[in-house]
Amino acid sequence: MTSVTTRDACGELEMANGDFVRQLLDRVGDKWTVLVVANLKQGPRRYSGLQQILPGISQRMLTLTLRQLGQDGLITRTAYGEVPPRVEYTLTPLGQSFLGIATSLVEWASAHSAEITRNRAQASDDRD
Amino acid sequence: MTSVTTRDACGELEMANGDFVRQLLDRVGDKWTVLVVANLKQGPRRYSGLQQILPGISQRMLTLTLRQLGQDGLITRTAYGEVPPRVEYTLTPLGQSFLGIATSLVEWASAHSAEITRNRAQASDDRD
DNA sequence: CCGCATCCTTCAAGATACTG
DNA sequence: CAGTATCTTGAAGGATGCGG
Repeated sequence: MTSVTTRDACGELEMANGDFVRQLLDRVGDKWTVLVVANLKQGPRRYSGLQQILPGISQRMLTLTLRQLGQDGLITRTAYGEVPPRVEYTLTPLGQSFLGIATSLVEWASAHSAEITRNRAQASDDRD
Repeated sequence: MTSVTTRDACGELEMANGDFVRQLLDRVGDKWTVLVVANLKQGPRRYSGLQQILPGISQRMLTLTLRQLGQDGLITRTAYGEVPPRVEYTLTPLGQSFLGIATSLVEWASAHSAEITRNRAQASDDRD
């Protein structure tokens, strides 16, 4: 315990690094981060490759997402000095680690989707 | 495999139930869901109790968050016919399961916060 | 005490056009 | 090919006042 402003108003989840937790949650929640990381699972990909594979991402969002992932050290950017230009993005070990927890989230969602659907139907029945 | 529109453009993460995955990711990313669930960990809580404990949540957001969690079946709402009114919210087993993955996210964030901070510092150095 | 309804602000993300 | 630079918008979230 290295004495970081331990304002624990919130169970144990926000013990320390409340800001980091918030940031990670935001990343997970934003529209493209998880999908981009997922598509780097099987190896390096080029900018245009990602753009083709991701359903309807704009250049702007792809660039922003990649930049952020790069700054956080989840991916590396490699530009080859060629004409025409070629840039590849690759998961770092940290990125693969992130992909791990993201995957567990996705698996949880899949595992419980039926149950949640039932619950929602039930709720709307009760309303009537 | 029960034949759900398997549009897999996105690695394996979006195989089926792409919508559910998206929804879960959104929930995780929104501002209060995870915190509310976290604060129900140690037992039932009242509306006003949650409001006191959560740092700066508005009534509106608390109500919306609780309602959504209720519809999805992650929490139950119990109103006691008393004066003054008393309402308790409790995690369901499904909710506890959700808390499990949320906790693993938080732990990942804590475990790698230092590394990510270093990466960001490095990135801003390289920029100069 | 426990909410609902309304208005308002802010910001993530899309559309579009242009550059090295 | 791999971005950057603006403009715009939709929805999330905050503030506030009222109702059962």
